[in-house]
Amino acid sequence: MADQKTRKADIIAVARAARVSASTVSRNFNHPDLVKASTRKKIDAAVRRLGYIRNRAAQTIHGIRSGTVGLIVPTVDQAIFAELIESFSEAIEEFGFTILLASHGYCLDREYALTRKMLEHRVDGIALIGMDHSGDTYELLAQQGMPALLLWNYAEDAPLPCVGSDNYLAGRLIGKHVVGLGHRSVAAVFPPMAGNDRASQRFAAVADALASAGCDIPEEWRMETPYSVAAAKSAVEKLITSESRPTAIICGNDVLAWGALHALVRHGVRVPGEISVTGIGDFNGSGEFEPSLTTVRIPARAIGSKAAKSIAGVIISDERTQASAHFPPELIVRATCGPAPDPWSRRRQGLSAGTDLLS
Amino acid sequence: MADQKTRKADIIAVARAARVSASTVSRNFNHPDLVKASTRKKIDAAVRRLGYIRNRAAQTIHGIRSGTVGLIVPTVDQAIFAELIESFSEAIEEFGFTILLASHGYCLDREYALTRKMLEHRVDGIALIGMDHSGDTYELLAQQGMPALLLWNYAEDAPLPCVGSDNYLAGRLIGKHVVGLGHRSVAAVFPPMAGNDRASQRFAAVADALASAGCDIPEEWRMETPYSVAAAKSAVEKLITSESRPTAIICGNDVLAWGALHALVRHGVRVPGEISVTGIGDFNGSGEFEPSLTTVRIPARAIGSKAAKSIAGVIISDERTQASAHFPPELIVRATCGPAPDPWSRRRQGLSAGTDLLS
DNA sequence: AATAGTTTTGCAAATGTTTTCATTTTTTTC
DNA sequence: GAAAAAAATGAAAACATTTGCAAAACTATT
Repeated sequence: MADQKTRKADIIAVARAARVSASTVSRNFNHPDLVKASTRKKIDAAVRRLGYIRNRAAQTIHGIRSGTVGLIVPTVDQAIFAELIESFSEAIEEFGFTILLASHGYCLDREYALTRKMLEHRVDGIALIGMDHSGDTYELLAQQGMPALLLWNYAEDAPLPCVGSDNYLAGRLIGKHVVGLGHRSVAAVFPPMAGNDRASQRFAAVADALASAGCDIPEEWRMETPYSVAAAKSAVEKLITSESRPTAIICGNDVLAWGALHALVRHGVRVPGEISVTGIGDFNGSGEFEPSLTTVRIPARAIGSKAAKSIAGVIISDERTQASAHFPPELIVRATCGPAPDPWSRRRQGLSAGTDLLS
Repeated sequence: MADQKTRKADIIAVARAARVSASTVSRNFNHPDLVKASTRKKIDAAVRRLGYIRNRAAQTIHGIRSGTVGLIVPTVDQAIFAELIESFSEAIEEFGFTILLASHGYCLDREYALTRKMLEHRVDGIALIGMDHSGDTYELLAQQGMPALLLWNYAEDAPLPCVGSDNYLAGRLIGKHVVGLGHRSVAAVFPPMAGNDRASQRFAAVADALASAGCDIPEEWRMETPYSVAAAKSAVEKLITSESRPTAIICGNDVLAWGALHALVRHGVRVPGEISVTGIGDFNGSGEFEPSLTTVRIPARAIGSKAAKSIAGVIISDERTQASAHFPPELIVRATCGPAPDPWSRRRQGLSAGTDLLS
């Protein structure tokens, strides 16, 4: 077996085997048109025979790009990020880059550490999720002159170029829709907002939309639950078995909405007859739910793939002007959110009409 | 600003700034106990002042580990792989490794190319999903002496160490359960089996379990659908609006089962009264579904984290004996799968009793 | 204060490539 | 068939580190 000699197959071993110099072997890889056809053959044969594999680390220290892009996410384990990662990865691969992936679990200090690590690995660019990052992280990126991109969120005044959706807008879209259907007793089920600017912007927008209709979300109807169907379901079960019920439940994202829907089905509450439900995200499957979920679409795939193109562009063409891109969220009206039941019929059902009548 | 000089901050610049030699700076990072406290201070200060970041590429060419592990998956965009990736990433990070991630979209040739690329990047180890890989890939890994691991699946006779569940067993578990409840008219909704050994093993097992009860899945009840709620839903809608109906639908995974469930709800079919449904995987949310899904649990998180530990162990301690680990699948009986309705009552409902009566 | 022992440090070689420049080989042109 | 031009190749420096070895600087011991 040639395998034995293989252990150290470097470019010099190949050169020796092909009876040429290392330079020629190198050229054969990087500028094949500069080497004679017959030599090319010899070299290719030697490469195959020795099982030689180029060492990108050795290239990288010449200032040649490493061919990697760092992607730092809060967590992979979320329907929506998975879609984002997939499309980003697919698109960035077309440019020959490979992803260096890390997740920080919503901890900004860990995010900083991970960013540093990516820098040590000499990634050619870095993408972060959202705009909420520690000052140190921003500083580090700037100081190292690293092409960087904020993914998923969009804001005009972002400290770095960003590709994503305006989450405040998304929240407003759904808030106005709910209000427009006459709902005044509204509950909110949201993921923890700490270190999660998406969630907090959405919530703020929903609250604002309600406020402009003269109502607000009472404290006991603001549920902050972990990101999971199970958590949302039990939160909503608690909600609807209590004294007074809202006429609508606005969820911070579709997964939580699924949980809410299951809770309502379980307790025989008609949706949207008695209670309406909305999500945000339009995840895979939300349209097929029975009843299908009214939500706001945030085009994860489009964002991921545009972001990849954008950052690859900066890396490859060295242009310093990286443009942001906004993918506006879009209201998707489906079946889970209908007009608020009029207080009359609600009273007949023996239900409280909600705080709006009391205040 | 020091930023200007920073552009090229290498170890020599730091050495100069701290008035020591490059060797000392290097030692300061790698064997801090070998350098005098006062010198350490000077160096640390210089490092901070210049914003120096170590270059792992330069270390790597000394045979020092790159600190990266390749993870090659068919797709990220699947509830279950996301969970796997997350736990793998979390666990491997504890050992100081970073993940180099790539997805091949169920194309084994692309998988080979990606493996090569990882090798170029000098990853310290590689994990692949499943056991279905091209011969070239296996050969490459062996020839390069790369620590490698098969993730997700388990088989005694695997060509590489593996950490995962026996998917045939998973299929048999659910098949026997369904048969045990008296079902003889069974449909199957599975993802495409090409290049997906998990799916095909599960299907084979289900078919075998049915066969051992003397029945089989008729051609027109074998639905192969893309991996999505939408596809499964429409497949099942077609299924139940046709002439004869099965009494149970066995789905290749939970996502497809969700789709099936939605289809049945939509058409007012009682689950499990009229038709039972099962999944495989026990994804997040399956237990909260209404009715809650009977399925087979495959412990993604446990697998991911064990795999990470296993491969990190091989890399770090250079032991050549990497043990496989089996996480047996576990039947989770919930609410979607009940006893088969007896033909009598079914006939009263004006439904076909299914092929079992005809054959 | 001299010696031996210990702790720190620096020098230089090594790592696996790429690239510039010079040299050699081949081809073209007259 | 010689000169000129073009194409192909090789030698050596460069890239950012680490490390073995030897020299230098301290400490402890007498």
